[in-house]
Amino acid sequence: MQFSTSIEYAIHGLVYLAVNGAGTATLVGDIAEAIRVPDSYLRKVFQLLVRAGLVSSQRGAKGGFMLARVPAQISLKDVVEAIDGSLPLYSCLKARRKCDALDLCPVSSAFEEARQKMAEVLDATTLESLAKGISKRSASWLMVNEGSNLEVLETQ
Amino acid sequence: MQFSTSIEYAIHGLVYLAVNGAGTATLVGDIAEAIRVPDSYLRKVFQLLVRAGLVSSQRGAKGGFMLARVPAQISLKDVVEAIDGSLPLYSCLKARRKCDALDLCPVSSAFEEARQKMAEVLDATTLESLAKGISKRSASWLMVNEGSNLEVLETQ
DNA sequence: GCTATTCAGGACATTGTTTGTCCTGTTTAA
DNA sequence: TTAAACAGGACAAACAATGTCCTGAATAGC
Repeated sequence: MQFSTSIEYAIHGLVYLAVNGAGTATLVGDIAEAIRVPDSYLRKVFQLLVRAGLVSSQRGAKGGFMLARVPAQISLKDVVEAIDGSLPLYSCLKARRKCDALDLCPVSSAFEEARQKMAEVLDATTLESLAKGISKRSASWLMVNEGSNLEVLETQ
Repeated sequence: MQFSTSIEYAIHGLVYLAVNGAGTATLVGDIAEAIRVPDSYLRKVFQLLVRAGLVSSQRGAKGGFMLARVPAQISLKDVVEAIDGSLPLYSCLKARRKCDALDLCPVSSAFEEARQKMAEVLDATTLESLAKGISKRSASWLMVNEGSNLEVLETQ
């Protein structure tokens, strides 16, 4: 039970935008190159982020992607739900047995409570806090550009 | 991001044992028929439960499976870990970028905290509480046998 | 208006994982 | 000794995730 690589790509792309993309639209190709993921696939991932309202896109020349909100208002929960949708953690989908319990089912209730606790934690972590938490030492995966605002965000 | 059907099968099988299997070894074929899942696959699932120490097995004539502990001491967390192992919820496995952050990574930290919160909830739910929470109305999927001890456990 | 650029979206291919089956071996009660 | 039952490996099938490609639509600049 792991989160998908699509979610990994989305988080890296969004943190990249939070750190490097202030104000201007950024090409998906540039993001993909920076975070080193296949760009035709990252395009798909960003389409989901646009539909979820986390990112806005502009087509045509001078187009690209930019955050639709300030980094402090985009949480990991938002990202996960944008990619995965918000499915229940557990349900007897494959069951061939008849189950008339549904929302009374104590198993589902337990997993639903677990899902909510997890969601609370992920909702408390925003792109802003992530960007601030990235020290120069650990920022290599971001392939941070010269002139990025990482130093402004830097806390350590 | 959903738990697997293997976990679903394991939970159903274990609840069945908690309700119907007191004392004696139960054939995997009987369990599979009762909870209506393929028995050659359920056998694999139960092998994992044995290895994790949740269930004990006895080979040969009069053999079968039985709970290795009382239902109050088997939690959903135990079941999930028996089947899935205890992997992190998130890690940059597919990343081609170098990441020297590892345990300093703020993304991993957030997901790790989320995993722990989820684990707490699942650890608080035991086979005993599940069996008690199953009303006659919602017990159809268990295909409860005549003479089971469901009435003893019944609370509603 | 024309053109180059860039995202949108669908179709498709590839890969990997999960689910499911089967066969042989080992253990055990009678 | 035999029949019953789990252990475990090999394999097949189904499904989901990942990745690629192509056509269409929007847009800025000329």
